[in-house]
Amino acid sequence: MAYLNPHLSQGYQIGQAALHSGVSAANIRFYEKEKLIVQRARGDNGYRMYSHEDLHQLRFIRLLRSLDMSLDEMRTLLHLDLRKKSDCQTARDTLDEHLGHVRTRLAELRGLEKDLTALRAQCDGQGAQCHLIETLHARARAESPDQAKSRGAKNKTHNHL
Amino acid sequence: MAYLNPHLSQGYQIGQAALHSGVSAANIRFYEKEKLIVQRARGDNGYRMYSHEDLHQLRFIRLLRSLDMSLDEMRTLLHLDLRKKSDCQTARDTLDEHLGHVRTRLAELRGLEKDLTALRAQCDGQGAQCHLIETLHARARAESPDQAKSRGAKNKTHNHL
DNA sequence: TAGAAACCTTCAAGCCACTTTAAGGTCAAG
DNA sequence: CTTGACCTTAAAGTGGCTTGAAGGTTTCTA
Repeated sequence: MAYLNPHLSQGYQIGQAALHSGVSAANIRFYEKEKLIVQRARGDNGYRMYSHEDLHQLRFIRLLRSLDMSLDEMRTLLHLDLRKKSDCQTARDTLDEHLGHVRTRLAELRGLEKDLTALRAQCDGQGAQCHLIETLHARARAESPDQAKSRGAKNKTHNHL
Repeated sequence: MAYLNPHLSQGYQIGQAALHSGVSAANIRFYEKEKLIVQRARGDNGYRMYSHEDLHQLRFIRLLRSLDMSLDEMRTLLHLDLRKKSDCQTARDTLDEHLGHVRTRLAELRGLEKDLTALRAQCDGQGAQCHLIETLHARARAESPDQAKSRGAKNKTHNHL
C-alpha cells in the first residue's frame, strides 16, 4: 500500500513538498544550503517538515527560476519587504535588468540562427557534395580574431542565460 | 624592449597563438587536454609550438564555438574526412541538430521575453506602488506544479544553450 | 517478528566550458 | 644578477543543479 506520512499534522515531508511544489527534493536541500529558504526546525526523526507557506515559497522560487532568474536575483527578490517603497524599486530594477539579459541573449540567438540557416543552405542539393565544412574553413581563414570576438553569441559578458 | 620569441622559425608560442587565433592560452591548453587538438612535439624548453595550420584549426574551433556548438559537436566535425560522402552527411546532420537546439532555445526565450514584458507592465505607473511581487505571488499560488513544469524556459532537456 | 519497501539523512562527486590561482621553470635585456 | 615577460603543471572555482554512496527511520506485509 501507499506510504503515509506519520506526522502529517506537522506538515509535509520533503518528498511531498517536492511533489506539491515542483521542486525536486535534492533541489530543495540545495536551496536550503544556498540560503534561498530558511532552515526549519526538524521533526523528532530529523526529517525536514514543510508548511503550506513553505510550499508557496517553493512554488514562488520555481516560478522565478522558470523566468530564468539566477539564484542571486532570486535572493534579492525573496528578501524584499513589500511595504517599503525602496524595495519596490529594487524589485522593478531587478526585473528590468533581468529582462535586459533575456533580450541580449535573444538578439545573440537570432543572429546565430540566421548564420546557421545560411550555412545550412550551402547544402541543400541532396545528391551533390556539400560545402559546409569548406565554407567554415574558408571563414576561419578569412576572419581575424578581433573581428570574430565581436560576433558570435554568448560572449560571456555578464549573465547566465 | 619587446620580448622576442627565440624559436620563431619553429612556429608560434602559445601566447602568440592565442593572440592570432582569438583562443586564450589557458583555453588552448584546455582544448588539448580535451583532445580537440593534437598534442604537438614541444620545443627544447618544453614550450608548446604552433604552426600556421595549427592557428587555422584554432580559428576554426573558435568559429564553431561562436556558433555555440558543444565540444562534442566540434569533436565530431573536426574528425571528418571531407572526401567521404558519409562524413558530409554527418556534418549536415550535426549542423541540423544544432540548428534545432538553437531554435528550441530561441522559442523558449521568446516566450520568456513576452512573460517578463507583461509582468513589467504591471509596474509602469511611476509614483504609485507596484504590484510586481504581488502578481508573482498570486501566480505561484494559482499554479500547480504540473502546469508549471511545461511552461518555463530552459527545461534542461538536452542541450547547453 | 523479520524483512521488504518507501521514505528520509549527509556528504561527495559529476556535469559543461571555461577561468583563475599558485608555485615554479626559461629566457633575453639592462 | 635581477627584472620581467613568457612559459609549465595541477588544482580549484563558476552556476545550478543531478546522481550516487552509505546509512537511518518508519510502515506494511508474511
